[in-house]
Amino acid sequence: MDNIKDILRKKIYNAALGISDNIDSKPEDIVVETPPKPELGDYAFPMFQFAKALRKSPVQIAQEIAEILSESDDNIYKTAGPYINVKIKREGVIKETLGRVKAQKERYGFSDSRKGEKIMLEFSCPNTNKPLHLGHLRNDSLGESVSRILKANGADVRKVNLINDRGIHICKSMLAYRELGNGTTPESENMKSDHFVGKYYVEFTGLSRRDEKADERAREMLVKWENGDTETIELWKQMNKWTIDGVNETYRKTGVSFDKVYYESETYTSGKDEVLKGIEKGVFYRDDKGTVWVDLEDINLDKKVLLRSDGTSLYLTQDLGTAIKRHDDWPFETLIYIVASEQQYHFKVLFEVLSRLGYEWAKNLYHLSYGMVNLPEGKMKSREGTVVDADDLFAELSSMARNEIIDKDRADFIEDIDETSEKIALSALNYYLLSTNPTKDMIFNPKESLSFNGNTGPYLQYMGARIVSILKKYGKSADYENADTSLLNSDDEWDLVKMIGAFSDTVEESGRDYNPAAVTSYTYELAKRFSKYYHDVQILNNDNPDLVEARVYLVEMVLQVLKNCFSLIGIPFLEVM
RNA sequence: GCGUCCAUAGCUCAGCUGGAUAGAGCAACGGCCUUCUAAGCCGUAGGUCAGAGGUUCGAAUCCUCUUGGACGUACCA
Repeated sequence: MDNIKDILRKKIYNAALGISDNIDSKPEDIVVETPPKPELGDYAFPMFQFAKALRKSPVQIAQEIAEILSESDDNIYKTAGPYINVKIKREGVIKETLGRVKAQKERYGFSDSRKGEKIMLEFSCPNTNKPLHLGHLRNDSLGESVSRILKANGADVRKVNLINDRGIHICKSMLAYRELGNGTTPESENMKSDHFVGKYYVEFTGLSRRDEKADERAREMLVKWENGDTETIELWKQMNKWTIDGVNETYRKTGVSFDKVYYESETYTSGKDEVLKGIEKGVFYRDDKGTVWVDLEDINLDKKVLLRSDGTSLYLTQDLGTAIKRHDDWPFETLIYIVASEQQYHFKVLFEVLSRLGYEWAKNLYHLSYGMVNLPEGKMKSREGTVVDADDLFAELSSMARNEIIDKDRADFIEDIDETSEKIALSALNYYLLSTNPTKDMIFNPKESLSFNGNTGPYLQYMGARIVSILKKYGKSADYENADTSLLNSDDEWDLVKMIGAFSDTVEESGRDYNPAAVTSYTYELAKRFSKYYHDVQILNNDNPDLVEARVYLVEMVLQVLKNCFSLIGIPFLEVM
């Protein structure tokens, strides 16, 4: 499935071979770019890379190759110094490109370049003592999007979650509820159940300030939990259910789902056996207090504890066990952990330890580390109450979207205003979170994300809705077979077709880098070009019905590509907004 | 101290494995709604790509150093 760029690469490569067979590079290594001014051509090929092999100046090479290609080809090859600028004979390319979108529909731009590759992604990983916050939203957004992008590259993808449902922090909310809850429930208080639990986690802070024994009681509770004390387990089950029900509700609203959910309470002991095996293998050692260590000082990672002197396990031990269990459950080639950058050190250690234990697949573990989400005022701190709650933010976005709909007098056109508002909110959120490179810390400006103007998710949805509106007015599909695409001879139309043709490159690049930002940029660019086209050209109002037919065809295909983009970056498609 | 990451327009961010004059959005200023949704379109202004070296025909991009910032360096997760 060669696109124009690949075809041109091969042509230039063959022409270079015609000059000399001394070339060791491959056609796909040839650099393609866009000329700085559109009138120069559609694609540009710098000839510097051949200079050494051909022992000629790039300027001379450009001239020779352009000459060779001009003789045998419809495209126009012109040189500008060391560059060959190619002006494509548009007609055939337009017909072929639109035809391909038509044929492949919702698969257009997707490939099988990673066919058969089993990739597991872990993301989200909430605690059961409080609801999700803005950091989780970035995590979930990335997890969903990267999963879809990898699928679009043909991979077999499995999304997994790990619920942190045990530990001292869980006991704190349990204790506060037991002592201050008075038997209230989310229902009796009319609160979303995870927020209800979160309230008691916050109240624990006050409790421990008033009562210095509170921390001790929380620790006692953890011991009881570990010993299977019935009453404690019952309370734990109840509060976990509340939190998980609430979190699932948030997942549902934000379009997040998993193929498999792991619970830390079920896996937290699972690494212990591995550690004991590791001692036998000499990978780990036990000190005189009984603590088990791994020494990674040779690679500058210090010494780490794997089992406490009392025999209990740690975060690292658990993750060790969980990784092995996962590989047993579903033998992946690659496991991607989508976890905040603050845990880079942890994952380096984890991967190294698994590798030393002799697991072949350890070399394919990958920590997709993403930066902190901060507010314009500074860091989010739970103690200072500056954490942005996921549900609150989403509700605020939805309400803003709703107001926008009403202000613009669009309410009468929309069937379900609540549903539409939420879909607009989701696109604003996902687009905002995904358009920044994951490795970077980012500043989330709630006000700006709510504006819906400019380079945003709602803008993209708006373009989609306008296309639908045109197509509805036209009343029927284009006659794909007979449409005369040669009538699409304006530069705006050509720009759209070129853009459509480049989509598969974006999907592949984005998958290779685990970075949805490539797709968000592409989508915006495509929408913007359509917007200009829409503004400049009356698509349906033209004396020539054949031209209208061809344009409708083009616009339908632009819509298809937009939809395909949307599906990769969590933007709900709206017929009307 | 050591490790990892980051630094591009007033603000928030793009910039593909190095390639021609560094791009968007917001904010500012100026145009455009009897015509397919103005959540829009067009234009003006705004940059020593933190700084200094180096590699290269060519560096925002790769390497080194410096400065500034974030995170980590727990028998927490």
